[in-house]
Amino acid sequence: MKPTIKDIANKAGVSIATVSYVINKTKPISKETKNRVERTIKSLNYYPSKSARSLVTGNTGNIGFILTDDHFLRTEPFYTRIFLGTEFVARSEGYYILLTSISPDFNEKDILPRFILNKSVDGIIIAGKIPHNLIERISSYKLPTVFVDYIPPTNSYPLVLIDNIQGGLLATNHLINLGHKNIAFISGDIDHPSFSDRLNGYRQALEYAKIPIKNNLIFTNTNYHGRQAGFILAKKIFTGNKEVTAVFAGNDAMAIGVMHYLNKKGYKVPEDVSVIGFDDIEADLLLDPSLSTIRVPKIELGVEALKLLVNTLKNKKSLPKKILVPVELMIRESTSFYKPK
Amino acid sequence: MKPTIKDIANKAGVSIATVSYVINKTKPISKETKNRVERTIKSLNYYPSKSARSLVTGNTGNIGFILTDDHFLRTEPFYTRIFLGTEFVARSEGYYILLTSISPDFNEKDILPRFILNKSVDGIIIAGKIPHNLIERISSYKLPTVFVDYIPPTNSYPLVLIDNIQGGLLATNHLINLGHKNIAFISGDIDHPSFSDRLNGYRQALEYAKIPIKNNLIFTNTNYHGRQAGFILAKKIFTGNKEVTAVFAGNDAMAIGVMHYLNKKGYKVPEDVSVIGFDDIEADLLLDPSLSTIRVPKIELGVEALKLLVNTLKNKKSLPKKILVPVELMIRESTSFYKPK
DNA sequence: AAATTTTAGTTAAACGTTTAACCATATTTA
DNA sequence: TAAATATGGTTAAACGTTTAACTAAAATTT
Repeated sequence: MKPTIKDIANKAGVSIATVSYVINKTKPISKETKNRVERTIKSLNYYPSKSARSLVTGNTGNIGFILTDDHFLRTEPFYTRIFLGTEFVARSEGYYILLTSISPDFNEKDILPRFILNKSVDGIIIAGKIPHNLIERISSYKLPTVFVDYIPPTNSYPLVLIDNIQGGLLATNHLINLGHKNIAFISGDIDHPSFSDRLNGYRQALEYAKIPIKNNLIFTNTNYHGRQAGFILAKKIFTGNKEVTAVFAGNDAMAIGVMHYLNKKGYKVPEDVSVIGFDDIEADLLLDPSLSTIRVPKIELGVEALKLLVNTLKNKKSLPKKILVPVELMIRESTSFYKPK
Repeated sequence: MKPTIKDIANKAGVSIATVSYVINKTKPISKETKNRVERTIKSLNYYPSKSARSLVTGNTGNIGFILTDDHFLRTEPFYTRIFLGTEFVARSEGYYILLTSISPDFNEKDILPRFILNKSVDGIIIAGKIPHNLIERISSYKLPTVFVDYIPPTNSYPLVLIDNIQGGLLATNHLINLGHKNIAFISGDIDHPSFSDRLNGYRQALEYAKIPIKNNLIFTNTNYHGRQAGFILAKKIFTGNKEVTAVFAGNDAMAIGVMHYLNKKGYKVPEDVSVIGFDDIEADLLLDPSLSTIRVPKIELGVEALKLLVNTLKNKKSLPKKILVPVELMIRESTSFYKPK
């Protein structure tokens, strides 16, 4: 049978309180008894019961991770990698992550995640966009919460975000440095802060390089942001404007759509047109040519989020903080020097 | 403050035992009091404390999920999708999954996953290959365990496996039906049961179709099984043998390597050569042409594993069982009719 | 009608910790 | 030297459940 604190106390000839104090280092204990207790703990292979501990302290040692079903099921491992990041830190900090996904159209009648209702988490990570009413209902439980890759309407939460502006700048600068002047930008719904920030980066880079910004090279009028949308927008670009030699797509999926279009129409990438994406969905090695892109350090996002949360948990309070995780330019095969025709 | 069972008992005018019996339906209670109790539970928004419950019952309501670091970090969402599958069932069955990854060269001195040591799981899912010594050490804890996508050395465990032979058959039959006769097979280390089973399927299909099996069309002499290995083996195939019009690759990554080679050498896929893979890594839509393959239902694997485990947990015992999850032929763009040159 | 069984409920112990309150003994301070 | 403080430990209550053992009343059997 699994040994309890009582077994340790008996064998070591002390009270269970003493054992507890030794384990938690929460009261001074003489070196002698401390050693004795520690030895018997080792010898009996004793580990404290988590439930008993939780019951009395009120802490669970668990952290909840919430995201929507569609993000949960996404093929590209974006949110799963954020999850991995949290998992790593959680493990080293002695926490477990309880993951749950919820419907993107979570409504008043839906039931809250179980781990909130029966208080089996000490804090919450929310990854990606989730319904407002859920945020409100969760907030009434007063659990420390950190948002990753999403800015909630109530801006009093700690946030961990991608530096999208910087990413837009890096991507555009890369193309400019290669000699391109007619650079198209495409993205999905521009109301999404990720896309608008990436576009801002694009604008800043052009301004800085003193290249005029042409609005007819900016395509953001779609609600979709997948491969197909990229394909369609590429068609618009290249039927309307013969000058474009480079495309900066708001994400990799769209960039791939652009490449498919170009391939179909006989354009060579990167010889005729350079293409750069955003995200680094890590499928790049499957592509031929491989895709230059802005790498978003997904695991890092998770790591930072969990660090922030654990910090709050241990210090009992911490100011709302915003962490901007830097991105990185990945130069691969889909971008190259501008060659005049 | 969070209400306790005592609050419910007081407000409903019964003993706490009665409340417990109502909640757990573990003793007959009159309809009248049952209703009263249930109403006050609702009205106070009461949920039983998990720790208190665990402490007395000895059950945790958690299930451990173990895989190796390399599988955990793999870009293609293979094991993460298995995890998702377990998560879905777990949630609906009232369990939480505690995930942990371990080093692929876990040794005697390494410490076991925390959730095993402090008994915070009721059962374990092991996904993919893990070190033998870990299996042995875990087994001493007598926790119900289910293996997914891996056959452990001690074959007394419930297993959930992919039907690889069937997959090999389906893939090869597909090519045969398209009129191909010179079909190459490539894979990584043939000692891995997945690959050898897929090869067996290949053999069976050819035999059945009365097509002679040529050993010089079978390439399994590599320890690697990635895109690069596919590329290299393709080179071997197409420099040595001009008759080959179709390739069955043991996994998608290798199939993609083959396609890259063919593309580079000016062969057209599928016009000149048909290529089929195995796994369905779901990145297929990024490929042009998209890859025909054998779809492995990853989520399903997780679902079945967890169902098996929960079953064992609830019935306290269940015979070691082996579940073979069927695969599915996905016909996409990389395979087409054989055309004589 | 008496004896037995069933039903519906209560009481109290137990699960394995943490921690406030207490108590010696040894050490320091005045 | 007496009083105050520090050190190292113990005792016992508390956390919120489940459940075995018990009881009283109602229903059934003989």
